[in-house]
Amino acid sequence: MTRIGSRTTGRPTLAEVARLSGVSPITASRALRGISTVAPALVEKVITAAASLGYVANPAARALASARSHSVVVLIPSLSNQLFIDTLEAIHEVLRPRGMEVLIGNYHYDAAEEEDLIRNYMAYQPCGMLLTGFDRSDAARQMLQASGVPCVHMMELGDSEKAISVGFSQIEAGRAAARHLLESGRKRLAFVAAQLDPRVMQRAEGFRQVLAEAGKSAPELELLAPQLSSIGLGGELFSDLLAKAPDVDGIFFCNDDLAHGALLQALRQGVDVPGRVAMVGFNDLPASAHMVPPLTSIRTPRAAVGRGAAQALLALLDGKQVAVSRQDLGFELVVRESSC
Amino acid sequence: MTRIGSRTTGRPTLAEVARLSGVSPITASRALRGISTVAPALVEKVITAAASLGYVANPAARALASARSHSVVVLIPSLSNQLFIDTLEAIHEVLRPRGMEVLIGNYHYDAAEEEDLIRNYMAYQPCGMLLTGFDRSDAARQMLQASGVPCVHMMELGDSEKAISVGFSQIEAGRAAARHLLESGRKRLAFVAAQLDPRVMQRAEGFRQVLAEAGKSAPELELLAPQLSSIGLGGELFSDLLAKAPDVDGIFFCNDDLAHGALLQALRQGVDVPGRVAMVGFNDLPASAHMVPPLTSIRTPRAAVGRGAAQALLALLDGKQVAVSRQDLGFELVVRESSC
DNA sequence: GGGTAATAAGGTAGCGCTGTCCCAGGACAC
DNA sequence: GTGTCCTGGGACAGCGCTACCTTATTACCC
Repeated sequence: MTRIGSRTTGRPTLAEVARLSGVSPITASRALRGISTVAPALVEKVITAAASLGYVANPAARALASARSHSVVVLIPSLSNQLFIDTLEAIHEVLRPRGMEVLIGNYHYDAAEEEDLIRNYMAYQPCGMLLTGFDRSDAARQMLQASGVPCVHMMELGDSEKAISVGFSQIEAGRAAARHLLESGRKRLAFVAAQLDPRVMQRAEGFRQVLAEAGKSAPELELLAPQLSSIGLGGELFSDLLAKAPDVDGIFFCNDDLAHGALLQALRQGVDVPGRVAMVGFNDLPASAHMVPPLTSIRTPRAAVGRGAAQALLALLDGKQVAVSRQDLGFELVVRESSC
Repeated sequence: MTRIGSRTTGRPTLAEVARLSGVSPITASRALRGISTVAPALVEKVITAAASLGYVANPAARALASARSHSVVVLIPSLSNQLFIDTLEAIHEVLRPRGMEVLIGNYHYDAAEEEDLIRNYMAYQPCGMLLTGFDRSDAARQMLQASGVPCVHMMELGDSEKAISVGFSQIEAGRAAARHLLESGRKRLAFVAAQLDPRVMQRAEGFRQVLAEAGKSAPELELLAPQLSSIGLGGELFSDLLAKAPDVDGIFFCNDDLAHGALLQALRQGVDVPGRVAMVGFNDLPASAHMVPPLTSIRTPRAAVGRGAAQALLALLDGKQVAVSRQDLGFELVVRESSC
């Protein structure tokens, strides 16, 4: 029966566990939370009693009494990107076994929406937050600061010692792509991007640096589309680029979706890849290895970032000082046929 | 400063809102919850006061006092499948504006894990649950039943009047694929599947029915791989199938990932699609329209299912009897070059 | 052996809301 | 004018936990 209107939950409470194990509720609470001042014999008794009753602590009561929940808020700019799915999954894997609840906020690459999410999620008194990158509104930054909720930043590396970050250097990734294309003999290099978030722009920056160093800067070969990235858009941008600059012989795409679209478009148009133009993607999504030809891409440690960020947060909560405030997990250029 | 150890949250409380607006806390509570027994003038005063203080209700206190939270638990079998991402996103879109929190549980196509998730999430006293399909352990079913939490089932259609479902007929989808391939003149039809969840098996069933009705049953042309589906696997299964049964001239893949892998493999092997063999996918992921050749696929109303399920749940919570307990949102066969 | 210091357990009192009574006062019928 | 309803608003208590303080009990030193 639905107990609508009832004030009790019908579930076993801490008091019942305490009664069954012959201790006071506080001792039971401490035993279940693993607080060391309880005698091992009692701890065992309490745990047995809890198990036999099927007791699960009421998170609402817990949060109310301690002014701190066991929720971790994760803010990501997009769900439709496979990238963040892998990260989320890894975060769950680390936090759930530790009894943490994961609240996901998708702000659709919109600073105002992120701010709003932060304001709302603060009401849940989260015990920690995992944020994507460092780029956010001043108001958002202030709310985070004022709340005192521990934060870990994902995907980028911060410059300050205070902000904890787990990720890799987006600039270096851009540099690696450019270097690889130059080393394989390409001379007219293009950068094609959509969804111009800060990380994309950092990769662009790295790419530009290497071109400049090699005396091969070509700002006219940069295609920066503000709209959401997609396979279809990748095909269009590729066609546009080739029409505009037929001498292009190497392209770095800001993500694999665009690159996949371009590869398929090249197939349709009969453009030889890598013969006429080499392509490099970013993220190394599962499909990249199976494209025709297989796509060279920069493999990003998406799952590792999620795991690392979650673990760093747990360490913060345990009061340990996090050893490295800037955890660089690197990336890997996976060279395949599309760029040889 | 982190207020570790403090018992209060430092955030404005209902009592402060009440004081500022000159009413009692209960009246303030009622006003903010939109309970009609409060005079309009007072309601406005309370809302103004709340806004000026930046008051956001403490969900933990709320859940504790009413023995019911504002969380909705969504259980899905996989996150790595784009399919469920679209559904989740739509659910969020409907529930967040109504002040509901969405808790996501991914059970990785594992019944025991789903059961575990249900047990744990019950502690949050969710006000509703959105479930994927009907296939779950008896223990899980019993917990759901006993808890009295309103449930809506997604993706499949139930047979009972009591279980509320929003989805489409998986069997009909399988039938549609088979019918289309037969109508375009194909004679030796294969079914290729991985990740054999109940919905995949229902599509298989529909596919078989039509073949049987046309006297074209070919059980030897069914490839059922239990492992997780992926692009790579699609390619492998396609090669295997072609080697084993060179006379196959039409294939229905249980999802687009497999079909994409097969299309790419066909390109590599120089197998003419649709000349030698026609292909039909399922889900119509964004990439399908851009494949070479473009992939015929069955477009599933993923977002609509999420929206519909969330709205049905809201209706249930408002005490409205849901008009249709079985909401069939249909599907659409999108015919493209791969099957013509 | 008495004093101090640690240690283990419990008592008490909320955390911030809302369900459940209850009461005041106006509308209405007789 | 009295009784009955209804309606808007408030008092009260308690949801199930944990922070804080207090009290027993032991350990250990000089």
